Amino acid sequence: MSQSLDRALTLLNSIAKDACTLDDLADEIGVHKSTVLRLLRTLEQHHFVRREGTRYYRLGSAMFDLANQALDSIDVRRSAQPALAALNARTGHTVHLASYDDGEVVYIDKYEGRHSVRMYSRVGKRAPLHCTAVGKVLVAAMPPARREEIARSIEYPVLTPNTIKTPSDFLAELERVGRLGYAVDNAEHEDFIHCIAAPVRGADGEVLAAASMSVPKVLLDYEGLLALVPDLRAATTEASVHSGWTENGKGH
Amino acid sequence: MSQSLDRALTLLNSIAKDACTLDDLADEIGVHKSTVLRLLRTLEQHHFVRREGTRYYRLGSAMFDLANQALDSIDVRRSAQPALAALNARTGHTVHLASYDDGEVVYIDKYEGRHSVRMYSRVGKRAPLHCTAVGKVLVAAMPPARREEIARSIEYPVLTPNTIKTPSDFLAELERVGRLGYAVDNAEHEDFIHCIAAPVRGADGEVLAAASMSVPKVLLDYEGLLALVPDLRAATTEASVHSGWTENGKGH
DNA sequence: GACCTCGGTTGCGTATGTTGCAACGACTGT
DNA sequence: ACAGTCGTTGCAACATACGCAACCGAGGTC
Repeated sequence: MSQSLDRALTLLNSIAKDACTLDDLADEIGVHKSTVLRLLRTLEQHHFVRREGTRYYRLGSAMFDLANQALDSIDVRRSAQPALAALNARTGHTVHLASYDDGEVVYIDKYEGRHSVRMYSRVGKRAPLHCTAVGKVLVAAMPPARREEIARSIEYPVLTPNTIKTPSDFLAELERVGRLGYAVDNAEHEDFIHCIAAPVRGADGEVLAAASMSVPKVLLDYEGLLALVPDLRAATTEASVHSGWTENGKGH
Repeated sequence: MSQSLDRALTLLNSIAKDACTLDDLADEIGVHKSTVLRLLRTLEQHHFVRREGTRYYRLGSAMFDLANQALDSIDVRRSAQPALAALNARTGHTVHLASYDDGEVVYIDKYEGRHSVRMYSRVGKRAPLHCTAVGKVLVAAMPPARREEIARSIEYPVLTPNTIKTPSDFLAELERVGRLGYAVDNAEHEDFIHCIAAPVRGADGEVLAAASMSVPKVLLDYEGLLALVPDLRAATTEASVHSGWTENGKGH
Protein backbone atom coordinates (compact mmCIF):
# COMPACT_ATOMS: atom_id res chain seq x y z
CA MET A 1 0.00 0.00 0.00
CA SER A 2 2.74 2.42 0.89
CA GLN A 3 5.68 1.87 -1.36
CA SER A 4 8.49 3.48 0.58
CA LEU A 5 7.36 1.98 3.84
CA ASP A 6 7.02 -1.39 2.22
CA ARG A 7 10.54 -1.14 0.91
CA ALA A 8 11.90 0.03 4.23
CA LEU A 9 10.39 -2.90 6.08
CA THR A 10 11.75 -5.33 3.53
CA LEU A 11 15.05 -3.63 4.01
CA LEU A 12 14.99 -4.37 7.72
CA ASN A 13 14.67 -8.05 6.96
CA SER A 14 17.61 -7.92 4.58
CA ILE A 15 19.70 -6.17 7.19
CA ALA A 16 18.71 -8.73 9.78
CA LYS A 17 20.00 -11.51 7.53
CA ASP A 18 23.46 -9.99 7.58
CA ALA A 19 24.97 -6.57 7.91
CA CYS A 20 25.23 -5.42 4.30
CA THR A 21 26.65 -2.86 1.96
CA LEU A 22 24.48 -0.29 0.29
CA ASP A 23 24.47 -1.86 -3.16
CA ASP A 24 23.76 -5.32 -1.83
CA LEU A 25 20.69 -3.97 -0.10
CA ALA A 26 19.68 -2.05 -3.22
CA ASP A 27 19.95 -5.20 -5.33
CA GLU A 28 18.03 -7.24 -2.83
CA ILE A 29 14.96 -5.04 -2.87
CA GLY A 30 15.41 -3.92 -6.46
CA VAL A 31 15.79 -0.16 -6.16
CA HIS A 32 18.51 2.39 -6.68
CA LYS A 33 21.08 2.64 -3.93
CA SER A 34 20.39 6.29 -3.33
CA THR A 35 16.86 5.31 -2.43
CA VAL A 36 18.17 2.78 0.02
CA LEU A 37 20.43 5.40 1.51
CA ARG A 38 17.53 7.74 2.16
CA LEU A 39 15.42 5.04 3.71
CA LEU A 40 18.30 3.96 5.90
CA ARG A 41 18.83 7.48 7.09
CA THR A 42 15.26 7.73 8.23
CA LEU A 43 15.47 4.36 9.89
CA GLU A 44 18.66 5.48 11.56
CA GLN A 45 17.10 8.66 12.96
CA HIS A 46 14.56 6.50 14.70
CA HIS A 47 17.25 4.10 15.92
CA PHE A 48 15.79 1.24 13.93
CA VAL A 49 19.12 0.86 12.22
CA ARG A 50 22.64 1.50 13.38
CA ARG A 51 25.67 2.13 11.22
CA GLU A 52 28.75 0.22 12.14
CA GLY A 53 31.58 2.41 10.93
CA THR A 54 30.74 3.30 7.39
CA ARG A 55 29.87 0.38 5.20
CA TYR A 56 27.93 -1.73 7.68
CA TYR A 57 24.40 -1.61 8.85
CA ARG A 58 22.81 -3.44 11.75
CA LEU A 59 19.47 -3.38 13.42
CA GLY A 60 19.24 -0.66 16.03
CA SER A 61 18.01 -0.34 19.55
CA ALA A 62 14.51 0.98 18.85
CA MET A 63 13.78 -2.52 17.67
CA PHE A 64 14.74 -4.09 20.99
CA ASP A 65 12.95 -1.43 22.90
CA LEU A 66 9.65 -1.71 21.08
CA ALA A 67 9.86 -5.47 20.99
CA ASN A 68 10.41 -5.80 24.70
CA GLN A 69 7.70 -3.30 25.38
CA ALA A 70 5.38 -5.38 23.23
CA LEU A 71 6.41 -8.66 24.80
CA ASP A 72 5.75 -7.23 28.24
CA SER A 73 2.25 -6.33 27.13
CA ILE A 74 1.43 -9.92 26.22
CA ASP A 75 -0.21 -10.96 29.44
CA VAL A 76 -0.06 -14.73 29.02
CA ARG A 77 3.64 -14.53 28.57
CA ARG A 78 4.07 -13.05 31.99
CA SER A 79 1.45 -15.11 33.76
CA ALA A 80 2.69 -18.37 32.26
CA GLN A 81 6.32 -17.66 32.99
CA PRO A 82 6.75 -19.21 36.43
CA ALA A 83 5.04 -22.47 35.48
CA LEU A 84 6.96 -22.84 32.23
CA ALA A 85 10.30 -21.90 33.73
CA ALA A 86 9.74 -24.51 36.41
CA LEU A 87 8.80 -27.12 33.81
CA ASN A 88 11.94 -26.29 31.90
CA ALA A 89 14.11 -26.48 35.01
CA ARG A 90 12.51 -29.74 36.15
CA THR A 91 12.76 -31.62 32.85
CA GLY A 92 15.69 -29.90 31.15
CA HIS A 93 13.80 -29.89 27.85
CA THR A 94 13.11 -26.92 25.60
CA VAL A 95 9.79 -25.24 26.36
CA HIS A 96 7.95 -22.95 23.95
CA LEU A 97 4.97 -20.68 24.40
CA ALA A 98 3.17 -19.84 21.16
CA SER A 99 0.03 -18.18 19.89
CA TYR A 100 -1.94 -18.11 16.67
CA ASP A 101 -1.46 -15.24 14.25
CA ASP A 102 -2.68 -14.97 10.69
CA GLY A 103 -2.52 -18.62 9.65
CA GLU A 104 0.69 -19.38 11.45
CA VAL A 105 2.15 -20.06 14.86
CA VAL A 106 4.22 -17.35 16.55
CA TYR A 107 6.60 -18.18 19.36
CA ILE A 108 6.17 -15.67 22.15
CA ASP A 109 8.51 -17.24 24.67
CA LYS A 110 11.21 -19.87 24.79
CA TYR A 111 13.09 -21.65 27.56
CA GLU A 112 16.20 -23.28 26.20
CA GLY A 113 16.76 -26.97 27.00
CA ARG A 114 19.90 -28.28 28.68
CA HIS A 115 20.89 -30.78 26.00
CA SER A 116 23.19 -29.64 23.26
CA VAL A 117 20.75 -30.08 20.36
CA ARG A 118 19.51 -26.58 19.66
CA MET A 119 16.31 -25.96 17.80
CA TYR A 120 15.92 -23.51 14.98
CA SER A 121 13.39 -21.37 16.77
CA ARG A 122 13.40 -17.98 18.38
CA VAL A 123 10.97 -15.67 20.10
CA GLY A 124 9.04 -13.92 17.33
CA LYS A 125 9.70 -16.62 14.77
CA ARG A 126 6.75 -18.08 12.89
CA ALA A 127 6.06 -21.73 12.08
CA PRO A 128 3.35 -23.63 10.18
CA LEU A 129 0.21 -24.82 11.92
CA HIS A 130 -0.03 -28.29 10.41
CA CYS A 131 3.27 -29.71 11.61
CA THR A 132 3.70 -28.27 15.08
CA ALA A 133 2.14 -29.47 18.30
CA VAL A 134 1.37 -25.91 19.37
CA GLY A 135 -0.28 -25.22 16.02
CA LYS A 136 -2.57 -28.21 16.42
CA VAL A 137 -3.57 -27.18 19.93
CA LEU A 138 -4.35 -23.63 18.88
CA VAL A 139 -6.46 -24.54 15.86
CA ALA A 140 -8.16 -27.42 17.68
CA ALA A 141 -9.44 -24.87 20.19
CA MET A 142 -11.35 -22.95 17.53
CA PRO A 143 -14.98 -23.54 16.57
CA PRO A 144 -15.41 -26.22 13.85
CA ALA A 145 -16.27 -23.73 11.10
CA ARG A 146 -13.10 -21.77 11.67
CA ARG A 147 -11.04 -24.95 11.86
CA GLU A 148 -12.24 -26.01 8.46
CA GLU A 149 -11.70 -22.60 7.00
CA ILE A 150 -8.12 -22.63 8.23
CA ALA A 151 -7.52 -26.24 7.20
CA ARG A 152 -8.66 -25.33 3.71
CA SER A 153 -6.71 -22.12 3.38
CA ILE A 154 -3.23 -23.01 4.64
CA GLU A 155 -0.40 -24.60 2.71
CA TYR A 156 0.90 -28.06 3.60
CA PRO A 157 4.64 -27.94 2.96
CA VAL A 158 6.18 -31.37 3.57
CA LEU A 159 9.05 -30.92 6.00
CA THR A 160 9.65 -34.50 7.12
CA PRO A 161 8.32 -37.96 6.19
CA ASN A 162 5.72 -37.62 8.96
CA THR A 163 4.30 -34.24 8.00
CA ILE A 164 0.54 -34.11 7.55
CA LYS A 165 -0.20 -33.47 3.88
CA THR A 166 -3.92 -32.86 3.43
CA PRO A 167 -6.67 -30.76 4.98
CA SER A 168 -8.74 -33.85 5.83
CA ASP A 169 -5.86 -35.51 7.68
CA PHE A 170 -5.27 -32.25 9.48
CA LEU A 171 -8.91 -31.97 10.51
CA ALA A 172 -8.94 -35.56 11.74
CA GLU A 173 -5.83 -34.83 13.78
CA LEU A 174 -7.44 -31.68 15.20
CA GLU A 175 -10.46 -33.68 16.28
CA ARG A 176 -8.18 -36.10 18.10
CA VAL A 177 -6.29 -33.23 19.73
CA GLY A 178 -9.51 -31.61 20.90
CA ARG A 179 -10.62 -34.87 22.43
CA LEU A 180 -7.35 -35.69 24.19
CA GLY A 181 -6.61 -32.15 25.31
CA TYR A 182 -3.03 -32.25 24.09
CA ALA A 183 -1.19 -32.55 20.78
CA VAL A 184 1.84 -34.44 19.56
CA ASP A 185 4.26 -33.52 16.82
CA ASN A 186 5.91 -36.83 15.98
CA ALA A 187 8.90 -35.43 14.08
CA GLU A 188 6.58 -33.71 11.65
CA HIS A 189 8.43 -30.43 11.65
CA GLU A 190 12.06 -31.24 12.32
CA ASP A 191 13.39 -34.70 11.65
CA PHE A 192 15.08 -35.38 14.95
CA ILE A 193 12.72 -33.73 17.33
CA HIS A 194 9.29 -34.59 18.63
CA CYS A 195 7.04 -32.44 20.79
CA ILE A 196 3.95 -32.39 22.92
CA ALA A 197 1.78 -29.34 23.51
CA ALA A 198 -1.19 -28.31 25.63
CA PRO A 199 -3.37 -25.20 25.87
CA VAL A 200 -3.07 -22.34 28.35
CA ARG A 201 -6.53 -20.97 29.14
CA GLY A 202 -7.86 -17.62 30.41
CA ALA A 203 -10.70 -16.55 32.67
CA ASP A 204 -13.47 -17.58 30.28
CA GLY A 205 -11.88 -20.89 29.38
CA GLU A 206 -10.69 -19.50 26.05
CA VAL A 207 -7.30 -20.66 24.80
CA LEU A 208 -4.78 -17.85 25.16
CA ALA A 209 -1.72 -19.71 23.95
CA ALA A 210 -0.16 -23.15 23.69
CA ALA A 211 2.86 -24.43 25.56
CA SER A 212 5.05 -27.20 24.21
CA MET A 213 7.98 -29.31 25.23
CA SER A 214 10.44 -30.41 22.54
CA VAL A 215 12.68 -33.43 22.96
CA PRO A 216 15.32 -34.88 20.62
CA LYS A 217 14.34 -38.42 19.57
CA VAL A 218 17.73 -39.75 20.57
CA LEU A 219 17.03 -38.72 24.13
CA LEU A 220 13.57 -40.18 24.51
CA ASP A 221 11.46 -42.50 22.37
CA TYR A 222 7.80 -41.91 21.56
CA GLU A 223 6.62 -43.73 24.69
CA GLY A 224 8.94 -41.68 26.81
CA LEU A 225 7.68 -38.48 25.24
CA LEU A 226 4.06 -39.37 25.96
CA ALA A 227 5.02 -40.10 29.54
CA LEU A 228 5.84 -36.40 29.87
CA VAL A 229 2.29 -35.33 29.05
CA PRO A 230 1.08 -35.24 32.67
CA ASP A 231 4.07 -33.10 33.56
CA LEU A 232 3.32 -30.67 30.74
CA ARG A 233 -0.36 -30.54 31.62
CA ALA A 234 0.42 -29.80 35.23
CA ALA A 235 2.44 -26.83 34.03
CA THR A 236 -0.18 -25.56 31.58
CA THR A 237 -2.86 -25.91 34.24
CA GLU A 238 -0.76 -23.86 36.63
CA ALA A 239 -0.16 -21.30 33.89
CA SER A 240 -3.90 -21.21 33.17
CA VAL A 241 -4.70 -20.58 36.81
CA HIS A 242 -2.26 -17.67 36.83
CA SER A 243 -4.05 -16.38 33.74
CA GLY A 244 -7.40 -16.25 35.50
CA TRP A 245 -8.76 -19.67 34.57
CA THR A 246 -10.87 -21.58 37.08
CA GLU A 247 -11.47 -25.33 37.11
CA ASN A 248 -15.24 -25.40 36.84
CA GLY A 249 -16.26 -23.70 33.63
CA LYS A 250 -16.73 -19.96 33.39
CA GLY A 251 -14.84 -17.95 35.94
CA HIS A 252 -16.30 -15.02 37.91
CA MET B 1 14.06 12.29 4.94
CA SER B 2 11.31 9.93 3.92
CA GLN B 3 8.01 11.28 5.08
CA SER B 4 5.81 8.21 5.05
CA LEU B 5 8.49 6.05 6.62
CA ASP B 6 9.12 8.68 9.24
CA ARG B 7 5.45 8.77 10.07
CA ALA B 8 5.18 5.01 10.17
CA LEU B 9 8.04 4.70 12.62
CA THR B 10 6.58 7.39 14.83
CA LEU B 11 3.35 5.48 14.61
CA LEU B 12 5.02 2.38 16.00
CA ASN B 13 6.07 4.32 19.06
CA SER B 14 2.55 5.59 19.57
CA ILE B 15 1.19 2.09 19.29
CA ALA B 16 3.78 0.83 21.75
CA LYS B 17 2.58 3.36 24.30
CA ASP B 18 -0.87 1.86 24.23
CA ALA B 19 -3.07 0.12 21.72
CA CYS B 20 -5.01 2.96 20.16
CA THR B 21 -7.85 3.86 17.90
CA LEU B 22 -7.30 5.17 14.40
CA ASP B 23 -8.16 8.79 15.15
CA ASP B 24 -6.02 8.87 18.26
CA LEU B 25 -3.07 7.75 16.22
CA ALA B 26 -3.89 10.23 13.50
CA ASP B 27 -4.01 13.07 16.01
CA GLU B 28 -0.79 11.99 17.63
CA ILE B 29 1.26 12.19 14.46
CA GLY B 30 -0.81 14.95 12.91
CA VAL B 31 -2.14 13.40 9.73
CA HIS B 32 -5.45 12.29 8.34
CA LYS B 33 -6.75 8.99 9.62
CA SER B 34 -6.95 7.49 6.16
CA THR B 35 -3.22 8.00 5.90
CA VAL B 36 -2.73 6.21 9.18
CA LEU B 37 -4.91 3.38 7.95
CA ARG B 38 -2.77 2.88 4.86
CA LEU B 39 0.44 2.93 6.85
CA LEU B 40 -0.97 0.48 9.33
CA ARG B 41 -2.00 -1.86 6.56
CA THR B 42 1.51 -1.94 5.20
CA LEU B 43 2.92 -2.46 8.67
CA GLU B 44 0.42 -5.22 9.18
CA GLN B 45 1.40 -7.03 6.00
CA HIS B 46 4.92 -7.20 7.32
CA HIS B 47 3.68 -8.33 10.75
CA PHE B 48 5.03 -5.21 12.42
CA VAL B 49 1.57 -4.51 13.67
CA ARG B 50 -1.28 -6.76 14.66
CA ARG B 51 -4.94 -5.86 14.86
CA GLU B 52 -6.75 -6.96 17.94
CA GLY B 53 -10.34 -7.35 16.85
CA THR B 54 -11.23 -4.22 15.03
CA ARG B 55 -10.41 -1.06 16.91
CA TYR B 56 -7.15 -2.09 18.52
CA TYR B 57 -3.65 -2.17 17.26
CA ARG B 58 -0.63 -3.74 18.86
CA LEU B 59 2.94 -4.35 17.87
CA GLY B 60 3.34 -7.51 15.83
CA SER B 61 5.67 -10.44 15.77
CA ALA B 62 8.10 -9.23 13.12
CA MET B 63 9.30 -6.85 15.77
CA PHE B 64 10.13 -9.60 18.23
CA ASP B 65 11.70 -11.67 15.53
CA LEU B 66 14.00 -8.99 14.20
CA ALA B 67 14.82 -7.77 17.68
CA ASN B 68 15.86 -11.17 18.91
CA GLN B 69 17.82 -11.78 15.75
CA ALA B 70 19.59 -8.49 16.36
CA LEU B 71 20.23 -9.21 20.02
CA ASP B 72 21.72 -12.56 19.11
CA SER B 73 24.10 -10.84 16.75
CA ILE B 74 25.54 -8.70 19.53
CA ASP B 75 28.47 -10.89 20.40
CA VAL B 76 29.38 -9.31 23.70
CA ARG B 77 25.89 -10.01 24.97
CA ARG B 78 26.36 -13.71 24.49
CA SER B 79 29.91 -13.90 25.68
CA ALA B 80 29.22 -11.89 28.81
CA GLN B 81 26.11 -13.81 29.71
CA PRO B 82 27.52 -16.55 31.95
CA ALA B 83 29.60 -14.18 34.05
CA LEU B 84 26.78 -11.66 34.48
CA ALA B 85 24.14 -14.28 35.21
CA ALA B 86 26.44 -15.72 37.87
CA LEU B 87 27.03 -12.28 39.36
CA ASN B 88 23.30 -11.72 39.46
CA ALA B 89 22.65 -15.09 41.06
CA ARG B 90 25.46 -14.63 43.61
CA THR B 91 24.51 -11.13 44.75
CA GLY B 92 20.79 -10.98 44.01
CA HIS B 93 21.18 -7.44 42.63
CA THR B 94 20.05 -6.16 39.26
CA VAL B 95 22.77 -6.42 36.60
CA HIS B 96 22.79 -4.45 33.35
CA LEU B 97 24.89 -4.71 30.24
CA ALA B 98 24.98 -1.53 28.16
CA SER B 99 26.75 0.00 25.21
CA TYR B 100 27.22 3.46 23.76
CA ASP B 101 25.04 4.58 20.89
CA ASP B 102 24.67 8.07 19.51
CA GLY B 103 25.20 10.14 22.65
CA GLU B 104 23.30 7.81 24.93
CA VAL B 105 23.53 4.53 26.76
CA VAL B 106 21.57 1.55 25.43
CA TYR B 107 20.81 -1.42 27.65
CA ILE B 108 21.51 -4.62 25.75
CA ASP B 109 20.89 -7.07 28.56
CA LYS B 110 19.34 -7.11 32.00
CA TYR B 111 19.27 -9.59 34.87
CA GLU B 112 16.51 -8.73 37.30
CA GLY B 113 17.40 -8.46 40.98
CA ARG B 114 15.68 -10.46 43.69
CA HIS B 115 14.54 -7.52 45.82
CA SER B 116 11.15 -6.06 45.16
CA VAL B 117 12.29 -2.60 44.07
CA ARG B 118 12.08 -2.73 40.30
CA MET B 119 13.97 -0.33 38.10
CA TYR B 120 12.47 1.51 35.20
CA SER B 121 14.78 -0.03 32.64
CA ARG B 122 14.40 -2.55 29.88
CA VAL B 123 16.52 -4.14 27.19
CA GLY B 124 16.64 -1.63 24.34
CA LYS B 125 15.87 1.35 26.53
CA ARG B 126 18.15 4.35 26.38
CA ALA B 127 19.53 6.44 29.24
CA PRO B 128 21.74 9.53 29.54
CA LEU B 129 25.50 9.24 29.72
CA HIS B 130 26.16 11.78 32.46
CA CYS B 131 24.14 10.20 35.27
CA THR B 132 24.67 6.47 34.80
CA ALA B 133 27.63 4.40 35.91
CA VAL B 134 27.66 2.53 32.60
CA GLY B 135 27.62 5.82 30.70
CA LYS B 136 30.66 7.07 32.57
CA VAL B 137 32.57 3.85 31.95
CA LEU B 138 31.81 3.89 28.24
CA VAL B 139 32.78 7.51 27.66
CA ALA B 140 35.81 7.28 29.94
CA ALA B 141 37.15 4.58 27.64
CA MET B 142 37.23 6.92 24.65
CA PRO B 143 40.22 9.02 23.58
CA PRO B 144 40.35 12.45 25.33
CA ALA B 145 39.32 14.40 22.23
CA ARG B 146 36.17 12.34 21.78
CA ARG B 147 35.37 12.59 25.50
CA GLU B 148 35.43 16.34 25.33
CA GLU B 149 33.39 16.42 22.17
CA ILE B 150 30.74 14.30 23.83
CA ALA B 151 30.89 16.17 27.11
CA ARG B 152 30.30 19.38 25.18
CA SER B 153 27.50 18.09 22.97
CA ILE B 154 25.20 16.25 25.37
CA GLU B 155 22.45 17.69 27.53
CA TYR B 156 22.67 17.60 31.32
CA PRO B 157 19.12 17.05 32.54
CA VAL B 158 19.01 17.13 36.34
CA LEU B 159 17.29 13.98 37.51
CA THR B 160 18.25 13.93 41.18
CA PRO B 161 20.08 16.25 43.61
CA ASN B 162 23.30 14.39 42.84
CA THR B 163 23.19 14.58 39.05
CA ILE B 164 26.28 16.04 37.40
CA LYS B 165 25.33 19.36 35.83
CA THR B 166 28.23 20.64 33.75
CA PRO B 167 30.63 19.39 31.08
CA SER B 168 33.66 20.18 33.23
CA ASP B 169 32.33 18.23 36.21
CA PHE B 170 31.55 15.37 33.84
CA LEU B 171 35.06 15.42 32.38
CA ALA B 172 36.60 15.45 35.84
CA GLU B 173 34.45 12.48 36.79
CA LEU B 174 35.48 10.66 33.60
CA GLU B 175 39.12 11.19 34.42
CA ARG B 176 38.54 9.65 37.84
CA VAL B 177 36.67 6.72 36.32
CA GLY B 178 39.44 6.10 33.82
CA ARG B 179 41.98 6.07 36.63
CA LEU B 180 40.03 3.78 38.96
CA GLY B 181 38.76 1.42 36.28
CA TYR B 182 35.18 1.54 37.52
CA ALA B 183 32.40 4.10 37.87
CA VAL B 184 29.84 4.94 40.50
CA ASP B 185 26.39 6.42 40.08
CA ASN B 186 25.60 7.75 43.54
CA ALA B 187 21.85 8.17 43.08
CA GLU B 188 22.44 10.50 40.16
CA HIS B 189 19.84 8.90 37.91
CA GLU B 190 17.17 7.52 40.19
CA ASP B 191 16.78 8.83 43.69
CA PHE B 192 16.75 5.57 45.60
CA ILE B 193 19.26 3.58 43.66
CA HIS B 194 23.01 3.68 43.35
CA CYS B 195 25.17 1.68 40.96
CA ILE B 196 28.68 0.63 40.13
CA ALA B 197 29.90 -0.25 36.65
CA ALA B 198 33.01 -1.63 34.98
CA PRO B 199 34.09 -2.22 31.39
CA VAL B 200 33.95 -5.44 29.39
CA ARG B 201 36.87 -5.59 26.98
CA GLY B 202 37.53 -7.40 23.69
CA ALA B 203 40.57 -8.99 22.06
CA ASP B 204 42.38 -5.70 21.44
CA GLY B 205 41.62 -4.32 24.89
CA GLU B 206 38.90 -2.08 23.45
CA VAL B 207 35.80 -1.56 25.57
CA LEU B 208 32.89 -3.50 24.07
CA ALA B 209 30.30 -2.68 26.70
CA ALA B 210 29.84 -1.82 30.36
CA ALA B 211 28.29 -3.97 33.04
CA SER B 212 26.68 -2.50 36.12
CA MET B 213 25.12 -3.59 39.35
CA SER B 214 22.26 -1.52 40.78
CA VAL B 215 21.35 -1.58 44.44
CA PRO B 216 18.58 0.23 46.34
CA LYS B 217 20.07 2.58 48.94
CA VAL B 218 17.86 1.11 51.65
CA LEU B 219 19.54 -2.22 51.14
CA LEU B 220 23.14 -1.11 51.19
CA ASP B 221 24.85 2.19 52.05
CA TYR B 222 27.57 3.78 49.95
CA GLU B 223 30.34 1.88 51.73
CA GLY B 224 28.51 -1.37 51.20
CA LEU B 225 28.08 -0.60 47.52
CA LEU B 226 31.78 0.06 47.05
CA ALA B 227 32.53 -3.20 48.79
CA LEU B 228 30.87 -4.93 45.84
CA VAL B 229 33.34 -3.50 43.33
CA PRO B 230 35.76 -6.46 43.48
CA ASP B 231 32.84 -8.80 42.88
CA LEU B 232 31.71 -6.80 39.86
CA ARG B 233 35.23 -6.58 38.49
CA ALA B 234 35.71 -10.30 38.81
CA ALA B 235 32.60 -10.73 36.68
CA THR B 236 33.60 -8.18 34.04
CA THR B 237 37.06 -9.70 33.85
CA GLU B 238 35.53 -13.10 33.27
CA ALA B 239 33.20 -11.62 30.66
CA SER B 240 36.16 -9.92 28.99
CA VAL B 241 38.09 -13.18 28.83
CA HIS B 242 35.12 -14.82 27.14
CA SER B 243 35.11 -11.92 24.68
CA GLY B 244 38.69 -12.59 23.62
CA TRP B 245 40.52 -10.27 26.00
CA THR B 246 43.89 -11.31 27.41
CA GLU B 247 45.53 -9.94 30.54
CA ASN B 248 48.76 -8.59 29.10
CA GLY B 249 47.91 -6.00 26.48
CA LYS B 250 47.16 -6.96 22.91
CA GLY B 251 45.60 -10.37 22.55
CA HIS B 252 46.11 -13.04 19.85
C1' DG C 1 -37.35 1.19 15.85
C1' DA C 2 -35.38 5.49 14.38
C1' DC C 3 -31.62 8.39 15.41
C1' DC C 4 -26.98 9.49 16.60
C1' DT C 5 -22.20 8.90 17.33
C1' DC C 6 -17.99 6.85 16.70
C1' DG C 7 -14.67 4.21 14.27
C1' DG C 8 -13.16 2.16 10.04
C1' DT C 9 -13.13 2.06 4.98
C1' DT C 10 -13.14 3.62 0.05
C1' DG C 11 -12.43 6.51 -4.46
C1' DC C 12 -10.60 10.27 -6.34
C1' DG C 13 -7.85 14.37 -7.97
C1' DT C 14 -3.96 16.82 -6.81
C1' DA C 15 0.45 18.27 -5.12
C1' DT C 16 4.03 16.48 -2.81
C1' DG C 17 7.37 13.49 -1.75
C1' DT C 18 10.10 10.08 -3.56
C1' DT C 19 12.67 8.12 -7.10
C1' DG C 20 16.44 7.13 -10.47
C1' DC C 21 20.05 9.12 -12.67
C1' DA C 22 24.58 10.76 -13.23
C1' DA C 23 28.32 13.04 -11.37
C1' DC C 24 31.30 13.60 -7.39
C1' DG C 25 34.30 12.44 -3.53
C1' DA C 26 36.46 9.45 -0.26
C1' DC C 27 38.98 5.46 0.42
C1' DT C 28 41.55 0.80 -0.89
C1' DG C 29 44.42 -1.90 -2.95
C1' DT C 30 47.48 -2.81 -6.91
C1' DA D 1 49.03 7.05 -9.98
C1' DC D 2 45.13 4.54 -11.33
C1' DA D 3 41.23 1.62 -11.27
C1' DG D 4 37.72 -0.01 -8.53
C1' DT D 5 34.44 0.22 -4.56
C1' DC D 6 31.18 2.42 -1.95
C1' DG D 7 28.77 6.34 -0.07
C1' DT D 8 26.82 10.87 -0.96
C1' DT D 9 24.50 14.94 -3.33
C1' DG D 10 21.38 17.91 -6.63
C1' DC D 11 18.10 17.83 -9.81
C1' DA D 12 14.14 17.11 -12.75
C1' DA D 13 10.20 13.89 -13.73
C1' DC D 14 6.94 11.24 -12.22
C1' DA D 15 4.57 8.14 -9.49
C1' DT D 16 2.75 7.99 -5.01
C1' DA D 17 0.99 8.92 -1.02
C1' DC D 18 -1.92 12.45 0.73
C1' DG D 19 -6.24 14.83 2.44
C1' DC D 20 -10.86 15.23 1.61
C1' DA D 21 -15.52 13.91 1.87
C1' DA D 22 -18.75 10.51 1.60
C1' DC D 23 -20.04 5.83 2.85
C1' DC D 24 -20.57 1.72 6.00
C1' DG D 25 -21.53 -0.85 10.22
C1' DA D 26 -21.86 -1.40 15.06
C1' DG D 27 -23.39 0.19 19.66
C1' DG D 28 -25.78 3.05 22.42
C1' DT D 29 -29.72 6.21 23.57
C1' DC D 30 -34.07 8.05 23.46
